[in-house]
Amino acid sequence: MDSSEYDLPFFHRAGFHRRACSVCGSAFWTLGDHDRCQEAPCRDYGFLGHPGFSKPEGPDAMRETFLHFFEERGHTRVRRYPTVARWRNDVFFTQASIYDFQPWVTSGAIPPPANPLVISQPVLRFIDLEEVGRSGRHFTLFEMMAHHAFNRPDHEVYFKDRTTELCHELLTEQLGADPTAITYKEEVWEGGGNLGPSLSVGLLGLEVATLVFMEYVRDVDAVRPMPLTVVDTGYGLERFTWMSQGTKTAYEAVFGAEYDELRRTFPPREAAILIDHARALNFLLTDGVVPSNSKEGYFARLLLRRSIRILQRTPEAPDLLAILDAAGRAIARTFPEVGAHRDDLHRVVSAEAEKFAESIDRARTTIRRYDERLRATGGKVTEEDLLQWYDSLGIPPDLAVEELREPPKIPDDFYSRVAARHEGERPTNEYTETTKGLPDVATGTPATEVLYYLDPYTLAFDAHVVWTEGPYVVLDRTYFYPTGGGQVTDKGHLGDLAVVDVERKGPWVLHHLERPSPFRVGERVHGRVDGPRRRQLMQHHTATHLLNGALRETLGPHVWQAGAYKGPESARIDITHYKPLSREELHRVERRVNEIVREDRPVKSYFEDRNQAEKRFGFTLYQGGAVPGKELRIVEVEGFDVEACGGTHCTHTSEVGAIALSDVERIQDGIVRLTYSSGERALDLREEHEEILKEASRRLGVSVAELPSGIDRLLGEIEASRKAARTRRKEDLGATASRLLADPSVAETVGATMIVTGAVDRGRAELMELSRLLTKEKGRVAILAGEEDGRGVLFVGSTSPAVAAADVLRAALGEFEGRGGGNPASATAVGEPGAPLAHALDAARSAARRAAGA
RNA sequence: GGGCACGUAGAUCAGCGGAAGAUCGCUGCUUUCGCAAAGCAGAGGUCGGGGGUUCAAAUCCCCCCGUGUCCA
Repeated sequence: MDSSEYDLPFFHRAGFHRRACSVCGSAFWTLGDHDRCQEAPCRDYGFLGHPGFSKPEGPDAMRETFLHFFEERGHTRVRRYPTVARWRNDVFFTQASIYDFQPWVTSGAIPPPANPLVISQPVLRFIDLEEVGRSGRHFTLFEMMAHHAFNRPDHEVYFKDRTTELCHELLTEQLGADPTAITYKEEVWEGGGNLGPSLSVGLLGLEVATLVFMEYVRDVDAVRPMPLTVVDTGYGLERFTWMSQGTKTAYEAVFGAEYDELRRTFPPREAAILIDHARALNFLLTDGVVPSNSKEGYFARLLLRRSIRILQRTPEAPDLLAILDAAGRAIARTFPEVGAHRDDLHRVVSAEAEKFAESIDRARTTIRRYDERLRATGGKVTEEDLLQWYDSLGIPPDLAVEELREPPKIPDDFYSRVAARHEGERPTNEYTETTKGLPDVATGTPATEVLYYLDPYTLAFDAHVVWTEGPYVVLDRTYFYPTGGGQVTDKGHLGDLAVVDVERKGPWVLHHLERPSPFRVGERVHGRVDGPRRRQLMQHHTATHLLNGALRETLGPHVWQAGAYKGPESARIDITHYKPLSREELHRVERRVNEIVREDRPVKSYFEDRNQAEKRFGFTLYQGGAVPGKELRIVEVEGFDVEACGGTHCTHTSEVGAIALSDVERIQDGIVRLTYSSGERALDLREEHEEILKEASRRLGVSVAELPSGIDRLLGEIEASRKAARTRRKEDLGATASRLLADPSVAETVGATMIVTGAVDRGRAELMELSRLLTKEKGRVAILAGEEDGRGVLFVGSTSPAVAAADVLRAALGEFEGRGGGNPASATAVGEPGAPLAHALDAARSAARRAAGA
């Protein structure tokens, strides 16, 4: 990055000078006389015991100070976004305030909710998990305070100069930091294909803020300026609070009384971990994460299980729920939604605690058994075993050590060795462009006016072609709904040509025709949307909202939509839930949702200012994933369910007709999928099921009502006949056995051994059974010849200690080109097709006689 | 999303190429006025499903399904 990028007029106006850090070598700007930048590790903390700000403040006051400062300077305050970044598929969590506005706002597709804006966004960074409680300043969840400005060529808000000036004014005039104590270090920021200069703000050894200026796009071969530049700042609320108080660690300053309370029972590190995790969990669970074994759920599980282990190791430890509640109450002062559903949160946490207890129980028996076996063989449990147990069974190493008689030492680098085991695994979580494969629409093409939003019933319309290429057509206005929000595309016709697909790209709707477009730009075309298809899609979409509402009502507010699909045949919704749905719960959901259908409630779709809508309806609006615009399209089922949604909906619930659940499955830990249909399809489905029932009852010859008992009877009969067949075969074999034993030409006694030699017309499995019967008593040898698939089979069974079956068999192999083997108790061989067994039997008998000591 | 482990009797698991096992639970008998307990006897298994290798597969290989767990 060219050094002129950092040469701001503000620095010159205010009298800054540029230096190079004698430790890290980076260039920085300062008013003071520093030979190094004022951040760790280049210098030590200088504020412990000597706060760097003039007034000590807790996090609530500090946040308010920050937000208010920027509000007074023309910024609009924006509420936090969820900590789970459902609107992105490349990350699980909101890891910075700018994530709220990626990709749509930063790409220019959608205007920001306000410009400039100020926000305090709770963000999660699991990278720092191991550092929590150790460094004194790391958190898994922290609040990133930020002011953002989005500059378009025609509308410049502010950029580097003003940003830096605001930051400096905040630190010095508002918070009372010594102006000469601050350094602005020059850095380069790069991420998501964008890059730009950034300034890292150091004060008394602490990096308190980063000012990032997204300015360029990195292409394959070059760096180009972005059409839209973005001011992306990040001020750590926790660090500001800490700076203002100068306590020993950030935890004391940030968590105050809750931390002190835990310190009465726990050492500093454990106390910090517990309160940090409790805070992160409150946000995660409130925002709809259910603990599970993959994706975002795993992080919730990790935090919970880490906390539980600490509590288990500590005598007289407080209850986990009590710690969560204390943290939750503190958060709720600012974010009331976090405190709103304690009971439900308790249920989710308790369910997870139970699962963990079960897992630990299993672990204990596994370890004990393994230990015993090893002790019997003189082996010892190794470090490698500990790693393997943790990785594949989830056994914490400290727990394993508790259970073992001679435990190995837990290696200091245990967790990095676990990580090493996972090296080379390539997660495929790349951000996938949904508009991939679509052609680029010429810049300057007017945006498509989308008419389906407010009027889903009009299906025929006239419009003008504003752009076209190959089979793609963009119109100035359209009623065609493009694939999106889980609802599949409309179909229909433009003129005489079929529309096979409709997709949205930025501000345009692209109609994909069956053939290259014959239309010219400016031409007027007539559009017709396939009515029955659209109607079914609408019914399925509205049904999805109703079901989501009914599920939340029935199962609890931890239920969030984790995915959905609305097709013309059926629809499905994936919800977060911590256990399988019982039949009774399903029944209740289905009844409730159809009750709502019958009540014929109005379904209203309208646009509303984002902040206002959030205030009225809360965070659960974002079931399908937040669209970060200034205005939200709200779909409101009166008195029942409200969601931000771009889909086409019925205007009254009765239009949905009926909702029939057809399938429920657990698609992954913590996620349940319900499949259903509504309207015509629901009726079709019911008819189909009825037909199946009738057909089944006809075939079984009983009434529909008697089907279950009829099936039971049938199953009973099958079982009985199977048993009878088995008994008959046994009797048969028993008779054969008696016959053989009674025949002096086949049964002979040699010393203490009785040898039975015979040929029967049976296969391998039956020879074995027969041998079993013949050698029930000790000291017997059975040599049996049979046939299977045209090949001779020779079976030898022995309960005589003197006669080894395998030896006997081996002596006979050559006589019938047999291949096989066995052990002292039993041996089998199969010969080539057509090879006679007579000689083999003789050979085997001779061998058995010899072994028996004749 | 990926790695690893695990699916065997109603339950918990052992067996890891040669004749499907243990413990608890269940049924019956003995003992008892009866119960518990004990002893004896017995029932209960397509060894998750499907392919392959082999004379022979619960066991080895491949694919699927399910569960657990770790990592992102």
